[in-house]
Amino acid sequence: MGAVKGKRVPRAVREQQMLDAAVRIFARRGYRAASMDEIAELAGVSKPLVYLYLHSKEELFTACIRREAAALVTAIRGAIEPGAAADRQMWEGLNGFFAHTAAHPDGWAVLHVQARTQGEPFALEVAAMRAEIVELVTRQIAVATREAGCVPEPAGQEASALAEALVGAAESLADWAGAEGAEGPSAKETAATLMNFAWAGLGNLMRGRGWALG
Amino acid sequence: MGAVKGKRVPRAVREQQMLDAAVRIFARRGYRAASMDEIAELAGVSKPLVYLYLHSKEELFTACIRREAAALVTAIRGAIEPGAAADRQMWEGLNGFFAHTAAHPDGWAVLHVQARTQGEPFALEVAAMRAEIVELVTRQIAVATREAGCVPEPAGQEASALAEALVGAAESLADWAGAEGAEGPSAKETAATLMNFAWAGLGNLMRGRGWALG
Amino acid sequence: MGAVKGKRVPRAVREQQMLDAAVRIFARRGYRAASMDEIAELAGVSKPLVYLYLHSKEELFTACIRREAAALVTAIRGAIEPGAAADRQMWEGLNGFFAHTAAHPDGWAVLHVQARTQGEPFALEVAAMRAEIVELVTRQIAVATREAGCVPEPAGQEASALAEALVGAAESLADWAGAEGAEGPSAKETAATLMNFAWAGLGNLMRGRGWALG
Amino acid sequence: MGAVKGKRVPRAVREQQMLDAAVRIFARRGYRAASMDEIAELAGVSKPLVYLYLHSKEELFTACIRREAAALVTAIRGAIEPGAAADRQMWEGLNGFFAHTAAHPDGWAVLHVQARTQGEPFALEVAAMRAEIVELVTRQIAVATREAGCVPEPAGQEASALAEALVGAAESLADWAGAEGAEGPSAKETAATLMNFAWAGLGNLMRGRGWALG
DNA sequence: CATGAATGAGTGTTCATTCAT
DNA sequence: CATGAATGAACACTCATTCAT
Repeated sequence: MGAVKGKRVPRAVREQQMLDAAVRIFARRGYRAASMDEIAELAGVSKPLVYLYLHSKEELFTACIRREAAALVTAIRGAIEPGAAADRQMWEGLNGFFAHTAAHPDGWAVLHVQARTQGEPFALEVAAMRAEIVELVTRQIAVATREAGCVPEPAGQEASALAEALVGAAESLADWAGAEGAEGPSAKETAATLMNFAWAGLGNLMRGRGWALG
Repeated sequence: MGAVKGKRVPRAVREQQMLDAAVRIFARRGYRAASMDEIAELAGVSKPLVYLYLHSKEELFTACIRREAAALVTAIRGAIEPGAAADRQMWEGLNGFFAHTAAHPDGWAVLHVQARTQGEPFALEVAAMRAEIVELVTRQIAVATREAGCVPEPAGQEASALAEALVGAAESLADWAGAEGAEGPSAKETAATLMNFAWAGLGNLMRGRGWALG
Repeated sequence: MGAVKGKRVPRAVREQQMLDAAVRIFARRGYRAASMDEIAELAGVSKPLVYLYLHSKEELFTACIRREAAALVTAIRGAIEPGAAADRQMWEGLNGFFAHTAAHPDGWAVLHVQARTQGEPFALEVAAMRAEIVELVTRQIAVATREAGCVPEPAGQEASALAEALVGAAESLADWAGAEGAEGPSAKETAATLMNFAWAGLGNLMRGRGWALG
Repeated sequence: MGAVKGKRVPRAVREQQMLDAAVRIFARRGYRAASMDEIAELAGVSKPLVYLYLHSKEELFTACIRREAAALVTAIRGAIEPGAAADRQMWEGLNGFFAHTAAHPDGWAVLHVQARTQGEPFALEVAAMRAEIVELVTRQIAVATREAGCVPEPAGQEASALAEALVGAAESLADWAGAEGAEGPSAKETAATLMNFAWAGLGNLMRGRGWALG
């Protein structure tokens, strides 16, 4: 797959090839069903080399999770223009998120689908990344309400719950957008849908109004 | 697990005991990591009997998915009062959903966490159930907008997207509510949170207003 | 090798067949070089069955050591006539020892050659058996000196050292007798040689006389 | 291990460093469990260099056995004063043996414990050395009996058997002395114990008296 | 029906060994 | 010489599955 077999290649490069292959196999088969043989073959190397560099299936999976998590967070942060207005920043972040997950569906599957189902050590790895994103969103919401001059400012707990719901919704939408066969909605469309949705909830939050059992 | 060993028990009952055990093990270990030995032991029967009734691990897992999916859909439908107003029905449905997932965390884990990660055949099984629920919600949204006298009525696609987002958000919230250690939010609280959130989005949809890139 | 392959055989019997095979392979190849595949094949069963009954290579080896140790101790004790004179008992014990090691060279190799070289857990197992035999011999020496009216009786430490040397010499002679290609000395001859040798040392011990740097 | 990394070092020296490391690792881990990686690392050289000089694990082990065997024989021969009386020579030889094994426990372990358990080729290597020592002792015994004016001289077979037993006892005592945790008996004490023991047997041999089934 | 006996096919992992640079 | 890159072959161990009793 790309690399010509047998070529001498520096370790750093080979490691990335192995991680590429591993992410793809783990995403498609799941952690348990993925076989080191298949990963090695797809990476174009022998199995012992995979063990020499990545030490074990567990460490290999962890390395995949870490790499993909870092890439996703970097993509989101990189999409946000620091000086912009809060709503603009939220839109940019969502856009970056959906663009990245759409461009790297296997990485997203490893993070959101596979890692969370394979026991604490892996799930915690993803939970750490998720917590980082939720915190980022929480801060944006706080800024947004302040900018909008909301009085009194919503409690931190409310902003946190809203952020949690927003991230959850984004995750589900990423799955949804990625699952389509031929041509799913573009990242921008998906981001717009969610932004539309979220902004209203945010507005209600600010105005303290919501749906009530009529 | 309940059944006294050695007792003659009708097939239908035995099968349910096996499915109970299987759901529990599959939920906790995942499909691949679950062992037929452990399931048979937990069910209090011999392994060959499991094979006699359920034929294979794959069919056993499929049977678990079908049973839990049916139970969930039944719970949701059963919670909805047919004659009520659309918003009331949505609230009841959400409430039923969160109450059921909270009461049957293993079943929910099998459906939402395990089945989706183990390849097409299982994922499709769940997708079918999910499609049924999304369709149900889509219809409720359509009715709600009509009842509210919204002119022009939103296109089907918009209602569908909204339903999809709502279901996705509900799924994420069910995970979130279930993951809490000591005492997560009650089903009613969770349902209220989401209803609050969704109703606003629905309102915007009806008024054709949303957030726009300023 | 004896058992017809494929036959249903009760567990206890199969376990002995497996231990027979394992003792043979471990004796010839050593612990590390022995392969479970080879053992299973020689036992006429599949590898999983070996694991089902004996759990792991380590436990299998331990089981071999225990069985052979117990057999050896039983052989020695069984050869000794309880009421006889001390020297007679010593002769009988030696005779039993050499007869058993000659009749079961693989078992002896497992105990004396292989088990002691494969790390503490195994070596300790053998050390326990050896301690039992040394203690038995020590008691016999004490009785022998008493019967001979030796005054003053030798200290326990001296009897213990003599027993240790005697056992060591016996072990070496067992190796020697067993190593011969065609026709080594008979157990009786070997026992006589050592008895001859030991009795003199014992005599010196009793008389307090020994060789001294002239 | 001593050598500063990177220094150009003549082949003969490097080989000795490798053998030092190999003896240590083989003694502690056994032949199969020892890894070439660990040996190379302990020797402070790269693995290919080990292969360049020693060709294979098997040859490396053989080289260890030969070096340690030669050292032991040299130590024994060097301890014996050629012109001395036979009993004196025996005492010196034993003393040299116990002193050497105590000073080089790893070398002794390789010879007596590891080499004998790893199949014919290695065991034969040790057997050759052992035969040399047994022959040396046999000659000393013959001389001793002649010096003592024993008539008739014992048959060669008897002297040979006595030598064999003496060597076996010495080997066992070397293990025993080496196995002690804190402070085992000194080489001289050990040699004295065995000499004491042996001299008596020798005396009996000369006088044709022994223990007989009463 | 229930069960103990049994296995084919595969898994993750290791290691001695080679070769281009 | 020294080293990082690379692998063929094997090994311990597991599991879903079957069948005779």
